[in-house]
Amino acid sequence: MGRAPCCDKMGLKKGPWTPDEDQILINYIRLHGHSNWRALPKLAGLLRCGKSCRLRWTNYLRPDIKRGNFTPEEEETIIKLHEMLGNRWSAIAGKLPGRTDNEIKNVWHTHLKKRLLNPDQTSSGSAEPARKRARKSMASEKGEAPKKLETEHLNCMESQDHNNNNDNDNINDDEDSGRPRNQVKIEPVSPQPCVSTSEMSSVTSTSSTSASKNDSRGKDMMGGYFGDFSDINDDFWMEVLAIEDTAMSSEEHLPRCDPNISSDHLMIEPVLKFGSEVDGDEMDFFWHNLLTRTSNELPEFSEIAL
DNA sequence: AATGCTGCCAACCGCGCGCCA
DNA sequence: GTGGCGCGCGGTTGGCAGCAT
Repeated sequence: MGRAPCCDKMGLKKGPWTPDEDQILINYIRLHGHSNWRALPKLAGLLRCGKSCRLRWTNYLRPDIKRGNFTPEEEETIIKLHEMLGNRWSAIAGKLPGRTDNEIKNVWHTHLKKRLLNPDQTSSGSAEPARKRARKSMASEKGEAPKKLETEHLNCMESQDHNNNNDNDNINDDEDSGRPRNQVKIEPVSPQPCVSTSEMSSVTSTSSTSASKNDSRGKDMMGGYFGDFSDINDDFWMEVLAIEDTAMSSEEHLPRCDPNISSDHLMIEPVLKFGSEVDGDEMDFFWHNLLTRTSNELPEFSEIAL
């Protein structure tokens, strides 16, 4: 079987996503879903290959992605599942709603593998190098974000405006290709709500997330899109999602729980009927709820909600 | 203050699988 | 049954941030 090339690479952009691109992708998926990734970039007016769009969406833009430090329970779960499943990251991610395979893979390679090699390091706390942990906690204690992200925030707030009105005519950052990430123009950012890897069908809420993930990065990236979200915790997201959930009926949306995994970082998976199985109205309904709810709590958000 | 080093993570790459004509 | 196509997965890498020297 011949393999079709991933995409026509000519003229397609690579590298970090800009907030503009993110917004275009979000808006498009909001309205049309993502039944065909290959065609999506063209239809949405993105100079990316479908694969890149899919990756960006599943790993970063999905509204149900849970960001932040992994809790000790989550880490234990990953370790156990890895013992059982090996490097089947997507399968592991399926058991940790809100976490993506990519994220889990990264955590495994950066923390957990080392911890297993060096059993002295026990909890998630010690899994992370002291140096880095110190820096994170400092940032969150001070309520400040890393510099780069502050810049992103501003840029994003800017870009948000002109993105709202025309989804498709602001992709002229082609010239950005090849620019080192750090050379500020518009830097990539991402919203930080929570969800599961597979098919965005699950929603997680763990208060542990907010606890461990005062992670300045997560917080700030949210701000990148929507303003300062520091006041929004996971309860907020759960509420939003709960609203969505109640709008849908019964059984198929009942939480799916994995008995093997402790309840506190588990896995309530109200199926959001998102993504490919979602029709435009449901999608809109979700976003409408999300945005309007947010705008109640944060006035800045109302602009977007409209 | 400057430079080097390390850790981390977003994104890319290539392959395998499943679906469909 | 075969081949084309698209998607998803796992491995790898580029480059930034922050710490150490």
